[in-house]
Amino acid sequence: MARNPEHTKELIIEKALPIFNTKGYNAASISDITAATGITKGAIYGNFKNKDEVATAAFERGVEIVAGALAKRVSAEKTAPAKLIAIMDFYEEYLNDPPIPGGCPVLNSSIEADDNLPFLRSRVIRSIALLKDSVMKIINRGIMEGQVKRDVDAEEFTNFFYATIEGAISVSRIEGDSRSFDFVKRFVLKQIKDIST
Amino acid sequence: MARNPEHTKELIIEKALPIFNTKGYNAASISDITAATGITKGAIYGNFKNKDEVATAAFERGVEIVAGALAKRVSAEKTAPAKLIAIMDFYEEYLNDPPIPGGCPVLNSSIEADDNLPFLRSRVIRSIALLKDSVMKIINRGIMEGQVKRDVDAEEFTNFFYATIEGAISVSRIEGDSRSFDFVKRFVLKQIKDIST
DNA sequence: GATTTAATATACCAATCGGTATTTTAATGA
DNA sequence: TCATTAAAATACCGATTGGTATATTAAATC
Repeated sequence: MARNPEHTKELIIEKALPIFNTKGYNAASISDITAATGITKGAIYGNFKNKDEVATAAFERGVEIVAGALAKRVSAEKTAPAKLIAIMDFYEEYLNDPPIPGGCPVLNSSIEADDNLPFLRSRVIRSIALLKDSVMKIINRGIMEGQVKRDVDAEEFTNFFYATIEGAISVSRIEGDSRSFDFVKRFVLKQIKDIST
Repeated sequence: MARNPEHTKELIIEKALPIFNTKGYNAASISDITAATGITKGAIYGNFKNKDEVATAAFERGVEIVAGALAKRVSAEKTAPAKLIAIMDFYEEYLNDPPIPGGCPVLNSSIEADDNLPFLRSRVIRSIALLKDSVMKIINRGIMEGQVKRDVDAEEFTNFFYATIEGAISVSRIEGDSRSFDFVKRFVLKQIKDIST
């Protein structure tokens, strides 16, 4: 044996993530990763079958980071409305101080993977389902616990909530200004209040 | 002189648009365009300085098509609420039967251009501003004409409206299913009703 | 119809791509 | 300490990239 393959694998994922997230799958090259890691091509292909697998690992890591940070913020709140507001706050901070350079990996990969990159597409779909599901659970529990109005359509609100956040991030990111996101946030907060008891 | 350069230019833009829109700037190659047009590299570089200029022309054409079709639908309606509903209908049809393969060029280019492709970024920003402005004008006129409540924040609603549509398109496209968009549409229609007098 | 000239086609360029085969290096076990 | 073995470094591969220089072709002018 030699060196530590787990450590190198970790290093590759860690450095590849911001590269894929900013440049996208196609524009990001293996040599970008060797440059960022200080590691050679041999080390990469010794630990990953091909570029797709590196991209996949990077994407999953990105989702882990986002979902993890999000879960932490959500679980810190008790009521459903407070949890939803926490999600909005999270993404607002995400925009101003991104934990992963390049924006939201789910959104980014979504655009690039929809028509091409089927290996990524399925993972993006799964991640979105996961995120939506957690929002829906918040709302449904909120209904059960009497914090959210009983006549609220959880699936409808969840889809609005998620789509709006993704859209607002994309707009604010291209504009390079959080103004648009702030407007959207204000609107969404009103909606949260509106479904609250 | 020889042949018709305007016609070739048109052919290039026409064929390059769906290629850039589906594959993205980086994955789309000049040889993709020569294959699609039946034209050679010489003809492309005789009519465009470089790949960036082809991509720029294709993007602007994409915006023209979308904005044009949208304007037609909007102008067919008289009241502000009806115009906003027409926009939702337009994008729903856009999803099921896209006039430009690959989804919304503004959204797609937005994701790819934000960190890279500064030459595209400025154009994307301008296009978004244009689209938002037309929505805001609809709302403001609706207020003046008494179809929209006077206390509605036009800028806030516009930003919500635009971000939500973009987000819903991206989600539904990656899912390959209009279900999510339909949920969002239902929610947005309620909001339109809500701001109407 | 020959000449001119602009438009397109062809041939070619260095650079880079993802990927592989081979060599070197480092840690382990005897 | 030396052989073993696995990991990482190096060298190389064909294919493709955007772009250019040159050759060809077709239309307009005379």
